[in-house]
Amino acid sequence: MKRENTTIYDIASEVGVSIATVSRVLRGETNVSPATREKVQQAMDRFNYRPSSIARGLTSKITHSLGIILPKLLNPHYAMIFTGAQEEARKLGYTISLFPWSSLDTNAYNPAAMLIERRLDGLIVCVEYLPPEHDERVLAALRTLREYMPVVLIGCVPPWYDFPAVANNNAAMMRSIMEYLTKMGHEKIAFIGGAQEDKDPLCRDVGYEEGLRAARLPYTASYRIYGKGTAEAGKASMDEMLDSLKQEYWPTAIIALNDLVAMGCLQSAREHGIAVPEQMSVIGCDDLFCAPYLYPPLTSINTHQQRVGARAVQLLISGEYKQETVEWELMERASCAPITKKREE
Amino acid sequence: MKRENTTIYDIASEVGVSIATVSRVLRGETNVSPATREKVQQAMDRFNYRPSSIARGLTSKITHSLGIILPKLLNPHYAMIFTGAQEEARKLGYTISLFPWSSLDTNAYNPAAMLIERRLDGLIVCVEYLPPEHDERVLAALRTLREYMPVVLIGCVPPWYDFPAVANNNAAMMRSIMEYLTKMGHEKIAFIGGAQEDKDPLCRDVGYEEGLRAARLPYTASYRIYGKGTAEAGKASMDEMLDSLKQEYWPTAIIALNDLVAMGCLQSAREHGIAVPEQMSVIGCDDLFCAPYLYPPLTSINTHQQRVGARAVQLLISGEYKQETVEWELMERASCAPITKKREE
DNA sequence: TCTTATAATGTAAGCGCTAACATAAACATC
DNA sequence: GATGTTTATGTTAGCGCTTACATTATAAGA
Repeated sequence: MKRENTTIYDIASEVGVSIATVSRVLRGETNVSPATREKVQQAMDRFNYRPSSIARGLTSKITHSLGIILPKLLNPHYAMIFTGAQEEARKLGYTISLFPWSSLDTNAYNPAAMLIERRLDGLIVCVEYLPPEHDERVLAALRTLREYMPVVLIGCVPPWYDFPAVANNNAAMMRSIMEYLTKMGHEKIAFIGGAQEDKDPLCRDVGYEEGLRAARLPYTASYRIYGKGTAEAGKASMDEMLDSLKQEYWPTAIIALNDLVAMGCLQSAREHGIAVPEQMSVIGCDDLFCAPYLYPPLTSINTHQQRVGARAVQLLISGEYKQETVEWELMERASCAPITKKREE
Repeated sequence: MKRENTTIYDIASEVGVSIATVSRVLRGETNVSPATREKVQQAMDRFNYRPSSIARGLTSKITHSLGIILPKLLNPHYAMIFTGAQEEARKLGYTISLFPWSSLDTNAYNPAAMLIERRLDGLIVCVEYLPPEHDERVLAALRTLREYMPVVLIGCVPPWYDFPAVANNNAAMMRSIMEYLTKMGHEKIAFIGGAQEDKDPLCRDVGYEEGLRAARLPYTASYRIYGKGTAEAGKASMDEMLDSLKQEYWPTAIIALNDLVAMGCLQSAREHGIAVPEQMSVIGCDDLFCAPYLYPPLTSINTHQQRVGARAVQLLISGEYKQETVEWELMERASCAPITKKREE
């Protein structure tokens, strides 16, 4: 193992040129005579020469490596973001590595030692579902990190964060779903959301409320539930809502924060003997791979998270300062139906 | 942005010692007087000094970065492996980055240029579900890579691969599932498997056949299906099997290669009007997060993929040469039931 | 007190590249 | 043919560390 790596010197002495010339063909500079270039190229091939990205990074200050901070990859939502980012990074010749949330949430003057030591060329941070109490500390950590490397944010980015960012327009998305449901005749529509109250004006619950207003429907506190954004939490929230409400007040449609929550809702509905979509429509968000295989197949919104990840990488590398939005797509499946069906029964 | 990074020289001149001494406290060497160590430490804190892992890597030849090659992260099975590996790597002070399968499957003398240029300290390669025709080329690529860095394999590793490895004992796992099902009275048990025929003696289908023999059940070719290991493929395989068989020959139990396939089977059963588990039991493998939320909740095997990933990292870093196995756990849920139920109807 | 082992620190040579600068060769220009 | 330009190549000083080796200060042994 670990054969002695050939260096730029080996190539240079083999061809009989200086290392600068070898470096020039390595970097694709134009001011090298075709003949020399060819000879160097061939020697490189012959020796199976691979320049050390470490050494290149040390001198050029460009490491061609990026970082991404995500809550957890086990949630397919984040796996999609990561995949999108990874593929784009690779295309552009970059390597990307994952850092956990804890990298940000550190004490005092030690934010993300590892992050800084790596001399990354850029960092993507997903700030979705930020617990409000952490908000300030996280923002401070982000500002510190920015002194060392460009930072692009993704997810549910509050507008007062002065960072380039790419996200879905969650509010608009939710408004359009509300329209979808109200057009189907639904009037009792519940929203089973994420952790935070209303600190974040970009979040999905805002669109829910706007949709309510647009349809001239009353806001009903017991239809707006907060949870943890997981399947377990979704089920618990739904259980609690159903159990605390008389059956006649049960909503006829549920908007789940994401597909995970929707899975929990479906389960809860099943256990309460509620037929979906006949008695109750359920709509999720993110369009996870399993959505079509749930029972009933879950109507969901494809939020193109891979594109979010890819775009973030592009912004990072191009250095543009933008706050961008990625489009979404409604995936109609069997879990939503017009209200009329219900009346027939 | 990009404040000028403080270097070992800054610290040295601040404290009034040589850079060697600073380097010594950086590396935690013991032969430094407590007084000097303290002074250096404080200067480092004061300057918020972070050593450049790039420079350290260049001299020490240890980059503290690993690579992992996985088919695709969107499949939660691989996301679990990655997560396990990532967390373990981080604990040990390593960074890990993902490389796509295409890194291996390259032409001639250019296997994974990026992989080698990065001067990784080690590489994990997941060789699961290897299409047989690629087998040789992949093995060759692995052997080449091994000249540059330690390699540990995970997944379904053929025994003739002379690499350290960690995997599930798929054959034993399947045998035990077969026992589980036969004890429930099932005799017509189908296996909906992965892509390859029988090239790999460790794979799950081997256990299936052994289980058949152990229970003195006949081998029925039409019960052993090959597919692509995805939900779509699972559904297609199952559809095909059911449609080609008279109803009386329909299996009473299905073993799916993984939960993805099982999801497809569940769907297919539903469309064929088969009640699960009353008329047909279905068992998956991998225990994905969505398994409990399928209908019916899917009985599956938790194969502890995170542990697989973590163990692989440990082997890589410790340098041990071992071929290890990770235990599994049956997660009983509602999709499997004794055959007796069926007769009652 | 003088050696000799030991602990603490310093010196300097790389690691494998990049990049600024210097030089040499080739070509125009008048 | 002398001079200025352009093009191709060489020289060299880092980048920010580690590490072998040298040196000095300190303690121990005779």
